[in-house]
Amino acid sequence: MECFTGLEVSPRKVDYLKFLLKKDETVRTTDISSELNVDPSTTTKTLGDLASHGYVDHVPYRGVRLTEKGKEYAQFLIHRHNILSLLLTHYGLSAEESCHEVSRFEAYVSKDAIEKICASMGHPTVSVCGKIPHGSCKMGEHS
Amino acid sequence: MECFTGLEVSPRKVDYLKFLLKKDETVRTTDISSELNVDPSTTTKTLGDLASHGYVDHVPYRGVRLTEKGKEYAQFLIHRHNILSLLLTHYGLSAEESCHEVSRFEAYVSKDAIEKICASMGHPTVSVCGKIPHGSCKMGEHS
DNA sequence: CATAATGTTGGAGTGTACCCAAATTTTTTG
DNA sequence: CAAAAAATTTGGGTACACTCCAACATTATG
Repeated sequence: MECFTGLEVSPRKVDYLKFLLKKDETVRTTDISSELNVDPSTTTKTLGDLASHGYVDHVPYRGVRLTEKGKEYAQFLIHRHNILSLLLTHYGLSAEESCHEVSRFEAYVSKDAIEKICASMGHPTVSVCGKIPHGSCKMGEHS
Repeated sequence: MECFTGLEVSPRKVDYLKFLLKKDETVRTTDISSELNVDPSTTTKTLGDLASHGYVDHVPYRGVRLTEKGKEYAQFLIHRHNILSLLLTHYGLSAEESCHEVSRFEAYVSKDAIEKICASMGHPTVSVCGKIPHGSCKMGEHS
């Protein structure tokens, strides 16, 4: 699979996908809505969009979950976020600032670039090296 | 002055402002349109928008030019582009790739972050250090 | 000064993102 | 287990960014 550029999902949808991966199970519309601070109807519509592109399986009134494709994609999204955040912490930004800054533009950085940056950094085990504490990269903080 | 976050201008408008600074004189609608590959009417409308925010002075049928505020802002835009491009070249991306990649997300990187990155890099004289050849950062290539 | 070139207006379309009110479905509970 | 409560979806709108086309206005030029 893994045939994507990393630019196929809009900024906001990235948030949905990341949240869904974090939950790793069937999630309810309300959970997403309160996490992302949007009206439930907005969530329903966005979910329909993600579903139409094969990222999630959405059973009306019952819940959503990532498809295999969605899971793979979401993993890339998290990885991209982590790599970019780590990168910025090397340039004088705190973990929090990096995380916040990155969440604003990450959706526009290609998988290609991320792979090169990641390789150049020696494929850091970001969430293990401690450079980007989990706590500072929790989702939902970037609203 | 310099009281801006760097996030006030949308991606596309950044292109207009950068082009206007490059020209550094009264520019015609057609010049902009052919540079950015958009219909002249699109240019006219975008110019109206930039003018309403004080970045340019637009005299209908006669031309546009940056205001002092616009010039200052555009200088930041160029600086941001250069700093970010330079940064990416440090991570395995070629000058061309960096330039192209950066043009996709630069509009979402704050002045604050740029200042920190720039300081952390020792305030490089980007266009002089040769790391980002002028030729590879010409505007209009990012379409 | 008439025609060509240039520029602007008005109208319209796409895509993203969002909300509200009303209708529907599921869940709870008396 | 039916009625009320909670959750979800639909339908209808708003708003912003960006864009094009056709028609109209202005400016430049032969």
